Amino acid sequence: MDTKFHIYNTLTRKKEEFIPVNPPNVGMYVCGPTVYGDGHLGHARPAITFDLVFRYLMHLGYKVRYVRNITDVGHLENDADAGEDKIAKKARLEELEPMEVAQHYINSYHRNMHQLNVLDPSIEPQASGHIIEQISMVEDIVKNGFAYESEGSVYFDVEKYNQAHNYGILSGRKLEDMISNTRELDGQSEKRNAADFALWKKASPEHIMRWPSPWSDGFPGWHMECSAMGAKYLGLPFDLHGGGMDLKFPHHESEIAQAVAAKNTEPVKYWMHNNMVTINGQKMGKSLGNFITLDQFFAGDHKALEKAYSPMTIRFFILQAHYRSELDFSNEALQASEKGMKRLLAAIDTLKNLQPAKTGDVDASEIKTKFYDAINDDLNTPVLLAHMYDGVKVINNLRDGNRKIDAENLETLSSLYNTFVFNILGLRNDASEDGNDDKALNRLMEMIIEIRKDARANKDWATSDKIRDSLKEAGIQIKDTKDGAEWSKV
RNA sequence: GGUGUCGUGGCCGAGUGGCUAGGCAGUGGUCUGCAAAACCACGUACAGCGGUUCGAAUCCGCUCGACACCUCCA
Repeated sequence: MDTKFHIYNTLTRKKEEFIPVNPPNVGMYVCGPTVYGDGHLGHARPAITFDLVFRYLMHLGYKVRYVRNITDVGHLENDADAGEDKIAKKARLEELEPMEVAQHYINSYHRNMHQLNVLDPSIEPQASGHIIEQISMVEDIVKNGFAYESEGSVYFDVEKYNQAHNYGILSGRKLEDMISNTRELDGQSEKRNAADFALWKKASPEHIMRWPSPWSDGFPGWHMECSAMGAKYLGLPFDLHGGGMDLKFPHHESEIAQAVAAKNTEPVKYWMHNNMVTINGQKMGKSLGNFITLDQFFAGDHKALEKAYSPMTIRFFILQAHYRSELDFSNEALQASEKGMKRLLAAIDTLKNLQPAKTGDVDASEIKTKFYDAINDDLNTPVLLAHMYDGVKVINNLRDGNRKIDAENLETLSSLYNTFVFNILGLRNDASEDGNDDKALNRLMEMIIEIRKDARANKDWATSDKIRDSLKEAGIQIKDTKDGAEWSKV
């Protein structure tokens, strides 16, 4: 491989070669879910995108510590009210402990992630378990003069910070514009400036999630947890911070400001942001009636869905677009992906059964170079898949005897496809896993195919077709190749 | 209004200053008892209008439109 791994750094707005701060160790932090609702596509995209980053960095030989947090304190419902957060609200409405609400959705998030074949992170810290660290970091910021206390709450002094540093370095915003564009909101009298954000918030009497602090019984501001937990588990500066583009401002911008204000260091070397997901060209929202959870996708249980889509179809579909492009879900597009993925996976099965020739005309190292060039170019999975499909043609031609391959190239090609498809892209061949490994079923199918073969030899097409049609109803497809019949689960 | 990202063939989706990815769908063909699968062949698309250039879909400007964030919802 002669190309180096390059990623697009939001901070510099260009592609940069990835060079870790302390090789061979890599620290990466990704904003995880706020656990107060079922998992949906908006959760799947960043999870899969950064799962790919995680997998590829490990493939390159790095020792990766991947931290993905769980936000179980909840973001403020809005800036104007006294500060009830989303989880507390849900808990109050359902008469549950906030931690019951959080645990319920943590469990369902984990289940969805495993279905999507997303690897577990190395550490999955919860905000509620790191209140002490967050308070300590707020104290540092206060001590350094970039925050002030007001009515039991603590606010980050954005204007003062901006005089010494640059608030807007990540998002490209200018403080003057932000101030001039801010409308008047109620309950902001505690802040000196509308752009200031809460580091610690005093809890109103009805707020059930609260912790003691030097300032008040309350809860941490919504950017604090990532700053505190990233610093604790990865040290500053660490290599990679990821998340959705919607988090760029104000969340990530404020994380940078907090780290600089508290520790006087830029916290992160490379910032990566995945783009958003739309459904039929519209953004997904509960109010728009196109809000589809992952469970609904997997079960086909939503009026907008023509059928169920397997977790692997969703994963493959997400990988078919570049992570920085907007991605639009539609039944048509999903079904196209499903078929395409099946063809790719079928070719890998074919690859297993290929026999090498003494000499051949297939150069596997050429294909290998193309694969690595694509993924090294800011994880260009659509181009990678395009090259994979070129290889699928080669594989099918080998099977049909139109081309020959020698043993060495066959070995290279085979390990290349298995590595990329299963280890790096993280796809799973559901059909062969729960189907072809079943010994009893295999024996049974051998027998049925033998019977059908006899029928065909006798030109008993009625029996032959009956077997084929019945099996199809049972979810098994027969393909008559010139080397005999093959079967697979549909 | 501000900031950012975009507008590519029927659908999805890469990419590049001249050699015109890929998937799905479609058409014709090969194979087959039929079917499926597979293979072969076929589509000169790049929002609009100007400009730069020998040459632009790719660079610049303007116009129109979309999406995200700043404000809800995730």
